[in-house]
Amino acid sequence: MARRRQSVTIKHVAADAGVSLQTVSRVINDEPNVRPAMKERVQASIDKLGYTPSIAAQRMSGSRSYLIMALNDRERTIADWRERRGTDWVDQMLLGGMLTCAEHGYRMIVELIDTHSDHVERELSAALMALQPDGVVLTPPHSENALITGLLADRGIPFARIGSIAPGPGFALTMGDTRNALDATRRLIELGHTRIGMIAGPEAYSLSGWRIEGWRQALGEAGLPHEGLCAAGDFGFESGAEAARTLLTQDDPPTAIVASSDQMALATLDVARELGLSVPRDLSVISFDNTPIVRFTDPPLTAVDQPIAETISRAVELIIRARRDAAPDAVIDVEGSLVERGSTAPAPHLKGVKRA
Amino acid sequence: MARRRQSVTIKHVAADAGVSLQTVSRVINDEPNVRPAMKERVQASIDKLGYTPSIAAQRMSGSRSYLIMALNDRERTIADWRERRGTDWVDQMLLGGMLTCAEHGYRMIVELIDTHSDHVERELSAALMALQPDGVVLTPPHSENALITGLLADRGIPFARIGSIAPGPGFALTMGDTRNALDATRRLIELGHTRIGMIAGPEAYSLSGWRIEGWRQALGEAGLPHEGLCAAGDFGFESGAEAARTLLTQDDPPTAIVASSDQMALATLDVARELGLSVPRDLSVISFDNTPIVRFTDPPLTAVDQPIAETISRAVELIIRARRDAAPDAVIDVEGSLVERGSTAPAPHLKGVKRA
DNA sequence: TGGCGTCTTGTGAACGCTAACAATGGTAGC
DNA sequence: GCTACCATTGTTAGCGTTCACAAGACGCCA
Repeated sequence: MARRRQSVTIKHVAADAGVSLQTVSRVINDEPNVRPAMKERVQASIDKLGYTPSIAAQRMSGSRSYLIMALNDRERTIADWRERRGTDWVDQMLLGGMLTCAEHGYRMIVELIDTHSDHVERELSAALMALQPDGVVLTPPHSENALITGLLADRGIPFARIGSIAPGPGFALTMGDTRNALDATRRLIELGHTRIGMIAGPEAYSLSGWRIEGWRQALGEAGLPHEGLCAAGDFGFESGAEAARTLLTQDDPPTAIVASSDQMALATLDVARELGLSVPRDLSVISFDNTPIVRFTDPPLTAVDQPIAETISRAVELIIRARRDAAPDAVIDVEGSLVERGSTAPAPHLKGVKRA
Repeated sequence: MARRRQSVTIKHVAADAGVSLQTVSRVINDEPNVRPAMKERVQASIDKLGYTPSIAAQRMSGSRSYLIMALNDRERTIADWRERRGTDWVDQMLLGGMLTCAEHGYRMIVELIDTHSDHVERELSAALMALQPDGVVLTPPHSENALITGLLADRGIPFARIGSIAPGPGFALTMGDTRNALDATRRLIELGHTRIGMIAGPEAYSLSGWRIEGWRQALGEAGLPHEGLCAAGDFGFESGAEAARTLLTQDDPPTAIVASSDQMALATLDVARELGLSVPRDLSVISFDNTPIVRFTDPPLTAVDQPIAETISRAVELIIRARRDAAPDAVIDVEGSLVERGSTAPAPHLKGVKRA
């Protein structure tokens, strides 16, 4: 296989424009102190030759790599994919990040790493050496892994932690988990529900805690009980079914449930059907995520929309800007929203009252 | 911002092992003619120092970039995403490709390009210059764009065309569209249906044609009519609804429909409901794609599973291997399969017979 | 008019790695 | 025992770009 070389290099442009390499480089990087006439002349040559700098060479010479690495949990990503869970997460992440990267001439590259493995550091370190990214986006549960954040901070690589507000280095971005859970629960209270259950996510994800917090806060405001009304799953369907069964088969079962993922909410619909409960007549359900699935279920699910794409997009922007003006580490809370569909309705007893 | 350098380079390894750079390079690339003892010694240093070669440097020195570029249609990808259509396509593609890339030490990077734009060549050329990928995976409708395939062939970059069997350079991979449509239609015939409609995809996608072909062939085998039983959409929900309405409101409407995408099948379910038809009692529906959505619809959709991930995975393998042994351009047909769920049933008149 | 600072352009070296070639050592064949 | 050859290791140059520094042009103030 022939040694493949760059077809058009900075040299060709320099020759065509009759200037030095450095001058062309300056134009490419939009540096100051280039006379407008010169800039124009060089730009004309660039356009004429259809030149684009090689990011490999740019990286080599010690500047940027124009690469942003998005770190996902390997185990979970593969499991979601194998079972065709349609979490939509990679889609959203990739597109939100990719489009924003593209706007700034960057590229996003997805890397899978095992959070729980003993060699996280090794794996991450290898990925960093190989790719030399200009920044890293961490998604849960990596966002809270001190080994990872520590390593990145040490190397001085700008990074964003999605779904984390834990103090520490890097930008922290959340999607208003507490507030969203609060709003969702408040809405159910408005509808007259007094026993409102929560199917939470795994403890390892701190957003699970925030959502519980929001749920509890809403219940507290209204003087409603929360004891025995919270069960945890792992975001997946099976675990959701189990949690739903636990909640719905107790003595005084809830008439409404907030589930921490679409899959767990779907499972709740199934369990309700099994138990002869009609949704939303006998049981209201609100889920988190708002993946494409929920519009087509029976009934369509009322869901908290998690603005993943927007959040990643913001993260990418922070990272890219960090290069320039070493911005202070920021905490950003992107607004989520409640999308009401068919799985929520007034509490059963209220309807009873109405009917009577 | 300080000039960021590679922390551990081949130099450090060479020094640690007391050998030359080239020898280390040989070990990294698993080249022959390295004495086992030497290989072991160098490998020990590599492991000890946690060294990984920089792909930028590797690319610079004229060898591989260990990057494979996946080309998607920008317009369609963004539209799917904005409207949260949950096509699952990027998910599947990325994961199938990514995992296989990772197995071979490669990385996959997704690039969006407008097929219909006048500057496809320019855009593609720029992406190639910037990234210098070792191979490219083309997804529909890029797979059939002669400007793109021509450019890649000229540059000698190995590439795979997904969803295309058109003669030409590069590897061609299909997902058995004709056969899948044939099988799906045959199944409906088995169930006693005699008027079977088809909601096809846009003409620009040649897989649309293949599916129509399979459908027609099955009808032909059974001596059934196809005239007036085919309507086209653009894979999206709205267009599917329109097509379904056209088919179902004619004088002698079909009792079964094969839809070329899940979204169009979902739309068909909606239209059927509108028209007072019960699925699957009055109308059977089979869709293409088998995205995660279809398990949760009412009724769950019988669907043709398109093995996107596997296909991309195969494509990546072909590309990586092409580097080594310049394999002849191959045409590969990956098996799809029919997943039967609740949207198919015996033809209405048969049930009538049974009941009588 | 001279000296000095600023704006603009150019020159060499370096980044980390591999291709191509050179040099060494051993071994088989006669 | 000598030559030829292969296996193994080392040396040099170069990939395309930017950094650090140098040099020239220009203007400004005293």
